[in-house]
Amino acid sequence: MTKNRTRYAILGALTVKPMSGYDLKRFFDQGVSFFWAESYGQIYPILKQLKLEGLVAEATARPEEPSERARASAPHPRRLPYCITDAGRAALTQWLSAPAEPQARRRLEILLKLFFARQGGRDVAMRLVADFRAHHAALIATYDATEARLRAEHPDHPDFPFWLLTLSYGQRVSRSLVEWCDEAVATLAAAPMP
Amino acid sequence: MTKNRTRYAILGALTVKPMSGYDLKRFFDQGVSFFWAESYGQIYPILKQLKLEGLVAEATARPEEPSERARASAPHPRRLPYCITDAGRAALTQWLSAPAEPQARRRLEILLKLFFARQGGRDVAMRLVADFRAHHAALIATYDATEARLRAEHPDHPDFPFWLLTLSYGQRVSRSLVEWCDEAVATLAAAPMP
DNA sequence: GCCTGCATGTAAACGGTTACATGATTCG
DNA sequence: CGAATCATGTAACCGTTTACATGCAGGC
Repeated sequence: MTKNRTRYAILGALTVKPMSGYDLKRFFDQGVSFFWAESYGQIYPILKQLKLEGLVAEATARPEEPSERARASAPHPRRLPYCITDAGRAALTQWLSAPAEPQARRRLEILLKLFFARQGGRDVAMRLVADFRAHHAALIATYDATEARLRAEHPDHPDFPFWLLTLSYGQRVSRSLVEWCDEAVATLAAAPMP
Repeated sequence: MTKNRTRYAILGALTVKPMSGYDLKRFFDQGVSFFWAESYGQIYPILKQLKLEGLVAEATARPEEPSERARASAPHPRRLPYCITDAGRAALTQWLSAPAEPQARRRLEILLKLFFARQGGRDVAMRLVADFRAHHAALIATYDATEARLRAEHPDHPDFPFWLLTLSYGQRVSRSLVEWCDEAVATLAAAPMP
Protein backbone atom coordinates (compact mmCIF):
# COMPACT_ATOMS: atom_id res chain seq x y z
CA MET A 1 0.00 0.00 0.00
CA THR A 2 2.09 2.78 1.33
CA LYS A 3 5.81 3.23 1.28
CA ASN A 4 6.18 1.50 4.61
CA ARG A 5 9.37 -0.53 4.32
CA THR A 6 9.25 -2.06 7.77
CA ARG A 7 6.58 -4.46 6.55
CA TYR A 8 8.94 -5.85 3.98
CA ALA A 9 11.90 -5.92 6.31
CA ILE A 10 9.85 -8.18 8.58
CA LEU A 11 8.52 -10.31 5.75
CA GLY A 12 12.03 -10.73 4.42
CA ALA A 13 13.39 -11.67 7.82
CA LEU A 14 10.73 -14.34 8.15
CA THR A 15 11.94 -15.96 4.92
CA VAL A 16 15.18 -16.74 6.72
CA LYS A 17 13.34 -18.56 9.49
CA PRO A 18 10.18 -18.23 11.59
CA MET A 19 10.68 -15.68 14.35
CA SER A 20 8.85 -14.01 17.18
CA GLY A 21 8.84 -10.25 17.68
CA TYR A 22 11.71 -10.61 20.08
CA ASP A 23 13.64 -12.73 17.62
CA LEU A 24 13.07 -10.14 14.92
CA LYS A 25 14.49 -7.41 17.09
CA ARG A 26 17.60 -9.48 17.63
CA PHE A 27 17.81 -10.26 13.96
CA PHE A 28 17.87 -6.57 13.10
CA ASP A 29 20.17 -5.64 15.95
CA GLN A 30 22.71 -8.35 15.41
CA GLY A 31 22.29 -9.42 11.82
CA VAL A 32 21.73 -6.44 9.56
CA SER A 33 22.06 -3.49 11.89
CA PHE A 34 24.59 -1.69 9.76
CA PHE A 35 22.07 -1.10 6.98
CA TRP A 36 18.73 -1.62 8.65
CA ALA A 37 17.31 -1.03 12.12
CA GLU A 38 13.90 -1.60 13.67
CA SER A 39 12.49 -0.92 17.11
CA TYR A 40 9.90 -2.77 19.16
CA GLY A 41 7.52 0.10 18.62
CA GLN A 42 7.51 -0.80 14.95
CA ILE A 43 7.85 -4.55 15.08
CA TYR A 44 4.97 -5.61 17.30
CA PRO A 45 2.20 -3.45 15.84
CA ILE A 46 3.20 -4.23 12.26
CA LEU A 47 3.49 -7.91 13.06
CA LYS A 48 -0.06 -7.83 14.31
CA GLN A 49 -1.17 -5.97 11.22
CA LEU A 50 0.58 -8.40 8.90
CA LYS A 51 -1.20 -11.23 10.68
CA LEU A 52 -4.56 -9.57 10.10
CA GLU A 53 -3.72 -9.24 6.40
CA GLY A 54 -2.75 -12.90 6.23
CA LEU A 55 0.82 -12.19 5.19
CA VAL A 56 2.22 -13.93 8.24
CA ALA A 57 0.83 -16.66 10.48
CA GLU A 58 1.61 -18.13 13.83
CA ALA A 59 4.16 -20.81 13.26
CA THR A 60 2.91 -24.27 14.20
CA ALA A 61 6.32 -25.77 14.67
CA ARG A 62 6.01 -28.56 12.15
CA PRO A 63 8.89 -30.81 13.23
CA GLU A 64 8.36 -30.81 16.98
CA GLU A 65 4.57 -30.66 17.12
CA PRO A 66 4.26 -28.82 20.46
CA SER A 67 0.75 -30.20 20.91
CA GLU A 68 -2.40 -28.27 21.65
CA ARG A 69 -2.36 -28.57 25.42
CA ALA A 70 1.26 -27.41 25.68
CA ARG A 71 0.31 -24.30 23.73
CA ALA A 72 -2.90 -23.81 25.67
CA SER A 73 -1.10 -24.08 28.97
CA ALA A 74 0.79 -20.90 28.19
CA PRO A 75 -1.67 -18.16 29.23
CA HIS A 76 0.34 -15.34 27.75
CA PRO A 77 1.89 -16.73 24.56
CA ARG A 78 5.59 -16.50 25.17
CA ARG A 79 7.91 -16.30 22.25
CA LEU A 80 5.31 -17.21 19.71
CA PRO A 81 7.07 -17.32 16.37
CA TYR A 82 5.50 -16.19 13.14
CA CYS A 83 6.16 -17.55 9.69
CA ILE A 84 5.58 -16.00 6.31
CA THR A 85 2.59 -17.20 4.28
CA ASP A 86 2.30 -17.65 0.54
CA ALA A 87 0.52 -14.33 0.34
CA GLY A 88 3.39 -12.84 2.32
CA ARG A 89 5.92 -14.22 -0.12
CA ALA A 90 3.93 -12.78 -2.98
CA ALA A 91 3.87 -9.36 -1.35
CA LEU A 92 7.59 -9.57 -0.70
CA THR A 93 8.55 -10.48 -4.25
CA GLN A 94 6.30 -7.74 -5.54
CA TRP A 95 8.16 -5.25 -3.40
CA LEU A 96 11.48 -6.70 -4.50
CA SER A 97 10.49 -6.10 -8.10
CA ALA A 98 9.84 -2.40 -7.54
CA PRO A 99 12.86 -0.15 -7.97
CA ALA A 100 14.61 0.70 -4.71
CA GLU A 101 14.43 4.30 -3.69
CA PRO A 102 18.03 5.43 -3.67
CA GLN A 103 18.09 6.97 -0.22
CA ALA A 104 15.19 7.90 1.97
CA ARG A 105 16.78 10.70 3.87
CA ARG A 106 19.77 12.70 2.86
CA ARG A 107 21.28 13.90 6.08
CA LEU A 108 25.00 13.53 6.41
CA GLU A 109 25.81 15.48 9.51
CA ILE A 110 29.54 15.29 8.92
CA LEU A 111 29.15 17.10 5.59
CA LEU A 112 26.83 19.70 7.04
CA LYS A 113 29.42 20.47 9.67
CA LEU A 114 32.27 20.50 7.23
CA PHE A 115 30.37 22.77 4.88
CA PHE A 116 30.35 25.42 7.59
CA ALA A 117 33.58 24.35 9.25
CA ARG A 118 35.38 27.63 8.60
CA GLN A 119 33.16 29.14 11.30
CA GLY A 120 34.56 26.77 13.87
CA GLY A 121 38.25 26.96 13.09
CA ARG A 122 40.82 24.45 11.94
CA ASP A 123 41.16 22.44 15.13
CA VAL A 124 37.46 21.77 15.38
CA ALA A 125 37.32 20.67 11.77
CA MET A 126 40.34 18.45 12.20
CA ARG A 127 38.85 16.69 15.19
CA LEU A 128 35.60 16.24 13.34
CA VAL A 129 37.38 14.47 10.51
CA ALA A 130 39.54 12.45 12.85
CA ASP A 131 36.48 11.15 14.72
CA PHE A 132 34.78 10.29 11.49
CA ARG A 133 37.87 8.46 10.27
CA ALA A 134 38.14 6.48 13.48
CA HIS A 135 34.48 5.55 13.23
CA HIS A 136 34.85 4.12 9.77
CA ALA A 137 38.10 2.39 10.57
CA ALA A 138 36.26 0.64 13.39
CA LEU A 139 33.40 -0.21 11.06
CA ILE A 140 35.80 -1.83 8.61
CA ALA A 141 37.13 -3.99 11.41
CA THR A 142 33.65 -5.21 12.32
CA TYR A 143 32.81 -5.83 8.66
CA ASP A 144 35.94 -7.90 8.25
CA ALA A 145 35.24 -9.82 11.42
CA THR A 146 31.68 -10.52 10.33
CA GLU A 147 32.86 -11.66 6.95
CA ALA A 148 35.34 -14.05 8.51
CA ARG A 149 32.70 -15.47 10.81
CA LEU A 150 30.27 -15.84 7.95
CA ARG A 151 32.81 -17.63 5.76
CA ALA A 152 33.59 -19.99 8.60
CA GLU A 153 30.07 -20.75 9.77
CA HIS A 154 27.64 -20.43 6.88
CA PRO A 155 29.56 -20.87 3.62
CA ASP A 156 26.83 -23.14 2.27
CA HIS A 157 23.75 -21.15 3.16
CA PRO A 158 21.84 -20.31 -0.04
CA ASP A 159 21.76 -16.65 0.96
CA PHE A 160 25.49 -16.57 1.69
CA PRO A 161 26.51 -14.72 -1.51
CA PHE A 162 23.93 -12.01 -0.81
CA TRP A 163 25.10 -11.55 2.74
CA LEU A 164 28.65 -11.13 1.48
CA LEU A 165 27.48 -8.53 -0.99
CA THR A 166 25.94 -6.36 1.68
CA LEU A 167 29.16 -6.59 3.66
CA SER A 168 31.14 -5.65 0.58
CA TYR A 169 29.01 -2.54 0.24
CA GLY A 170 29.92 -1.45 3.73
CA GLN A 171 33.58 -2.30 3.28
CA ARG A 172 33.89 -0.34 0.05
CA VAL A 173 32.09 2.71 1.35
CA SER A 174 34.00 2.85 4.62
CA ARG A 175 37.33 2.34 2.88
CA SER A 176 36.47 5.22 0.54
CA LEU A 177 35.55 7.40 3.44
CA VAL A 178 38.80 6.71 5.25
CA GLU A 179 40.61 7.85 2.13
CA TRP A 180 38.35 10.87 1.95
CA CYS A 181 39.24 11.75 5.53
CA ASP A 182 42.92 11.73 4.63
CA GLU A 183 42.19 14.05 1.75
CA ALA A 184 40.18 16.28 4.06
CA VAL A 185 43.01 16.47 6.59
CA ALA A 186 45.39 17.56 3.86
CA THR A 187 42.92 20.15 2.60
CA LEU A 188 42.27 21.51 6.07
CA ALA A 189 45.98 21.76 6.79
CA ALA A 190 46.43 23.86 3.65
CA ALA A 191 43.26 25.95 3.87
CA PRO A 192 43.40 29.48 5.26
CA MET A 193 41.38 29.46 8.47
CA PRO A 194 40.54 32.12 11.05
CA MET B 1 19.07 21.99 23.43
CA THR B 2 17.78 18.90 21.78
CA LYS B 3 19.26 16.98 18.92
CA ASN B 4 17.44 19.09 16.38
CA ARG B 5 19.88 19.60 13.55
CA THR B 6 17.65 21.74 11.36
CA ARG B 7 18.39 24.68 13.64
CA TYR B 8 22.07 24.44 12.86
CA ALA B 9 21.54 23.84 9.19
CA ILE B 10 19.68 27.13 9.06
CA LEU B 11 22.20 28.96 11.22
CA GLY B 12 25.00 27.66 9.05
CA ALA B 13 23.24 28.68 5.87
CA LEU B 14 22.83 32.18 7.23
CA THR B 15 26.60 32.47 7.70
CA VAL B 16 26.91 32.29 3.91
CA LYS B 17 24.58 35.23 3.44
CA PRO B 18 21.32 36.63 4.89
CA MET B 19 18.35 34.73 3.52
CA SER B 20 14.59 34.57 3.79
CA GLY B 21 12.72 31.33 4.35
CA TYR B 22 12.21 31.02 0.64
CA ASP B 23 15.89 31.62 -0.02
CA LEU B 24 16.80 28.98 2.52
CA LYS B 25 14.62 26.43 0.78
CA ARG B 26 16.37 27.18 -2.49
CA PHE B 27 19.74 27.01 -0.77
CA PHE B 28 19.01 23.50 0.46
CA ASP B 29 17.38 22.37 -2.75
CA GLN B 30 20.03 23.68 -5.09
CA GLY B 31 23.13 24.04 -2.99
CA VAL B 32 23.53 21.12 -0.62
CA SER B 33 20.65 18.85 -1.52
CA PHE B 34 22.81 15.79 -1.97
CA PHE B 35 23.67 15.65 1.71
CA TRP B 36 21.03 17.78 3.37
CA ALA B 37 17.37 18.56 2.69
CA GLU B 38 14.83 20.74 4.44
CA SER B 39 11.15 21.41 3.81
CA TYR B 40 9.09 24.54 4.33
CA GLY B 41 7.33 22.82 7.18
CA GLN B 42 10.63 22.84 9.03
CA ILE B 43 12.15 26.09 7.86
CA TYR B 44 9.48 28.64 8.71
CA PRO B 45 8.57 27.49 12.21
CA ILE B 46 12.20 27.03 13.22
CA LEU B 47 13.14 30.37 11.75
CA LYS B 48 10.49 31.97 13.90
CA GLN B 49 11.75 30.09 16.92
CA LEU B 50 15.36 31.07 16.27
CA LYS B 51 14.25 34.68 16.08
CA LEU B 52 12.55 34.40 19.46
CA GLU B 53 15.75 32.99 20.90
CA GLY B 54 17.76 35.82 19.43
CA LEU B 55 19.94 33.55 17.30
CA VAL B 56 18.79 35.20 14.09
CA ALA B 57 17.42 38.68 13.37
CA GLU B 58 15.65 40.41 10.55
CA ALA B 59 18.31 41.68 8.24
CA THR B 60 18.32 45.46 7.98
CA ALA B 61 20.13 45.57 4.68
CA ARG B 62 23.10 47.59 5.80
CA PRO B 63 24.48 48.73 2.43
CA GLU B 64 21.23 49.78 0.76
CA GLU B 65 19.34 51.11 3.77
CA PRO B 66 15.81 50.42 2.50
CA SER B 67 14.43 53.16 4.78
CA GLU B 68 11.64 52.84 7.30
CA ARG B 69 8.81 53.94 5.06
CA ALA B 70 9.76 51.53 2.26
CA ARG B 71 9.62 48.70 4.79
CA ALA B 72 6.43 49.98 6.36
CA SER B 73 4.73 50.26 3.00
CA ALA B 74 4.96 46.50 2.57
CA PRO B 75 1.91 45.23 4.48
CA HIS B 76 2.85 41.58 4.33
CA PRO B 77 6.65 41.52 4.59
CA ARG B 78 7.70 39.87 1.39
CA ARG B 79 11.01 38.11 1.24
CA LEU B 80 12.22 39.39 4.53
CA PRO B 81 15.74 38.07 4.95
CA TYR B 82 17.20 36.97 8.25
CA CYS B 83 20.79 37.21 9.32
CA ILE B 84 22.65 35.34 12.03
CA THR B 85 23.40 37.14 15.27
CA ASP B 86 26.46 36.86 17.48
CA ALA B 87 24.51 34.55 19.75
CA GLY B 88 23.63 32.51 16.68
CA ARG B 89 27.28 32.23 15.70
CA ALA B 90 28.12 31.12 19.20
CA ALA B 91 25.45 28.42 19.09
CA LEU B 92 26.69 27.29 15.69
CA THR B 93 30.33 26.97 16.71
CA GLN B 94 29.28 25.14 19.85
CA TRP B 95 27.41 22.63 17.71
CA LEU B 96 30.36 22.37 15.35
CA SER B 97 32.58 21.46 18.28
CA ALA B 98 30.39 18.54 19.31
CA PRO B 99 31.20 15.24 17.62
CA ALA B 100 29.04 14.49 14.60
CA GLU B 101 26.70 11.57 14.96
CA PRO B 102 27.87 9.14 12.32
CA GLN B 103 24.54 8.45 10.69
CA ALA B 104 21.09 9.29 11.92
CA ARG B 105 19.20 6.55 10.21
CA ARG B 106 20.57 3.33 8.86
CA ARG B 107 18.17 2.36 6.13
CA LEU B 108 19.75 1.34 2.86
CA GLU B 109 16.84 -0.06 0.91
CA ILE B 110 19.06 -1.47 -1.80
CA LEU B 111 20.84 -3.65 0.75
CA LEU B 112 17.62 -4.76 2.38
CA LYS B 113 16.35 -5.89 -1.00
CA LEU B 114 19.58 -7.55 -1.96
CA PHE B 115 19.71 -9.35 1.36
CA PHE B 116 16.48 -11.12 0.46
CA ALA B 117 17.04 -11.07 -3.30
CA ARG B 118 17.08 -14.82 -3.66
CA GLN B 119 13.32 -14.73 -3.04
CA GLY B 120 12.82 -12.59 -6.13
CA GLY B 121 15.04 -14.37 -8.59
CA ARG B 122 18.08 -13.39 -10.58
CA ASP B 123 16.45 -11.03 -13.06
CA VAL B 124 14.86 -8.93 -10.37
CA ALA B 125 18.14 -8.68 -8.50
CA MET B 126 20.00 -7.78 -11.66
CA ARG B 127 17.63 -4.97 -12.49
CA LEU B 128 17.84 -3.70 -8.93
CA VAL B 129 21.60 -3.43 -9.19
CA ALA B 130 21.47 -1.94 -12.67
CA ASP B 131 19.11 0.81 -11.52
CA PHE B 132 21.28 1.54 -8.54
CA ARG B 133 24.36 1.73 -10.76
CA ALA B 134 22.67 4.09 -13.19
CA HIS B 135 21.60 6.27 -10.31
CA HIS B 136 25.11 6.66 -9.00
CA ALA B 137 26.60 7.13 -12.43
CA ALA B 138 24.19 10.02 -12.90
CA LEU B 139 25.13 11.37 -9.48
CA ILE B 140 28.79 11.36 -10.41
CA ALA B 141 27.99 13.38 -13.51
CA THR B 142 26.18 16.01 -11.48
CA TYR B 143 28.99 16.13 -8.91
CA ASP B 144 31.53 16.66 -11.66
CA ALA B 145 29.41 19.34 -13.26
CA THR B 146 28.96 21.11 -9.94
CA GLU B 147 32.67 20.94 -9.27
CA ALA B 148 33.46 22.47 -12.66
CA ARG B 149 30.98 25.27 -12.11
CA LEU B 150 32.33 25.92 -8.63
CA ARG B 151 35.92 26.07 -9.85
CA ALA B 152 34.88 28.49 -12.56
CA GLU B 153 32.65 30.78 -10.55
CA HIS B 154 33.77 30.82 -6.92
CA PRO B 155 37.43 29.77 -6.77
CA ASP B 156 38.18 32.57 -4.31
CA HIS B 157 35.31 32.16 -1.90
CA PRO B 158 36.71 31.47 1.57
CA ASP B 159 34.44 28.43 1.89
CA PHE B 160 35.49 27.06 -1.49
CA PRO B 161 37.79 24.32 -0.13
CA PHE B 162 35.03 23.04 2.14
CA TRP B 163 32.51 22.94 -0.66
CA LEU B 164 34.95 20.93 -2.74
CA LEU B 165 35.42 18.52 0.14
CA THR B 166 31.72 17.75 0.37
CA LEU B 167 31.66 17.13 -3.36
CA SER B 168 34.66 14.87 -3.05
CA TYR B 169 32.77 12.82 -0.47
CA GLY B 170 29.95 12.26 -2.91
CA GLN B 171 32.27 11.49 -5.77
CA ARG B 172 34.25 8.94 -3.82
CA VAL B 173 31.19 7.17 -2.42
CA SER B 174 29.37 7.01 -5.73
CA ARG B 175 32.47 5.79 -7.55
CA SER B 176 32.84 3.05 -4.97
CA LEU B 177 29.23 2.07 -5.35
CA VAL B 178 29.50 1.82 -9.10
CA GLU B 179 32.37 -0.58 -8.58
CA TRP B 180 30.32 -2.45 -6.01
CA CYS B 181 27.50 -2.80 -8.53
CA ASP B 182 29.87 -4.40 -11.00
CA GLU B 183 30.96 -6.82 -8.30
CA ALA B 184 27.34 -7.53 -7.49
CA VAL B 185 26.49 -8.27 -11.12
CA ALA B 186 29.33 -10.76 -11.29
CA THR B 187 28.22 -12.38 -8.05
CA LEU B 188 24.61 -12.60 -9.15
CA ALA B 189 25.61 -14.10 -12.47
CA ALA B 190 27.50 -16.83 -10.65
CA ALA B 191 25.11 -17.43 -7.77
CA PRO B 192 22.68 -20.35 -7.88
CA MET B 193 19.20 -18.87 -8.05
CA PRO B 194 15.69 -20.30 -8.28
C1' DG C 1 -9.17 42.60 -14.04
C1' DC C 2 -7.00 38.28 -14.17
C1' DC C 3 -3.63 34.87 -14.33
C1' DT C 4 0.81 33.10 -13.11
C1' DG C 5 4.48 32.81 -10.13
C1' DC C 6 6.56 34.30 -5.76
C1' DA C 7 6.55 33.85 -0.83
C1' DT C 8 4.96 32.75 3.73
C1' DG C 9 2.88 29.89 6.43
C1' DT C 10 0.23 25.81 8.74
C1' DA C 11 -2.51 21.40 9.69
C1' DA C 12 -2.47 16.78 9.39
C1' DA C 13 -0.44 12.65 8.74
C1' DC C 14 3.43 9.61 8.92
C1' DG C 15 7.29 6.91 10.26
C1' DG C 16 10.04 6.14 13.90
C1' DT C 17 12.19 6.16 18.68
C1' DT C 18 11.93 6.20 23.55
C1' DA C 19 10.41 5.03 27.74
C1' DC C 20 7.59 2.71 30.30
C1' DA C 21 4.21 -1.05 31.88
C1' DT C 22 3.39 -5.73 32.50
C1' DG C 23 3.66 -10.50 33.08
C1' DA C 24 6.30 -14.90 32.76
C1' DT C 25 10.34 -17.53 33.43
C1' DT C 26 14.65 -18.92 35.30
C1' DC C 27 17.93 -19.40 38.68
C1' DG C 28 20.40 -18.52 42.97
C1' DC D 1 11.21 -16.34 47.85
C1' DG D 2 13.32 -12.74 45.33
C1' DA D 3 16.02 -10.87 41.63
C1' DA D 4 17.25 -10.76 37.08
C1' DT D 5 16.00 -11.50 32.63
C1' DC D 6 12.95 -12.65 28.89
C1' DA D 7 9.17 -11.20 26.05
C1' DT D 8 5.26 -8.57 24.58
C1' DG D 9 3.16 -4.58 24.15
C1' DT D 10 1.80 0.49 24.16
C1' DA D 11 1.58 5.64 24.81
C1' DA D 12 3.80 9.71 24.08
C1' DC D 13 6.72 12.24 21.74
C1' DC D 14 9.67 13.94 17.91
C1' DG D 15 11.17 15.26 13.49
C1' DT D 16 9.73 15.46 8.92
C1' DT D 17 6.92 15.48 4.70
C1' DT D 18 2.86 16.61 2.27
C1' DA D 19 -0.69 19.18 0.94
C1' DC D 20 -3.05 22.90 1.23
C1' DA D 21 -4.33 27.95 2.32
C1' DT D 22 -3.31 32.62 1.68
C1' DG D 23 -1.91 36.75 -0.29
C1' DC D 24 0.99 39.78 -2.88
C1' DA D 25 3.53 41.21 -7.31
C1' DG D 26 4.16 41.71 -12.11
C1' DG D 27 2.72 41.06 -16.76
C1' DC D 28 -1.03 40.31 -20.17
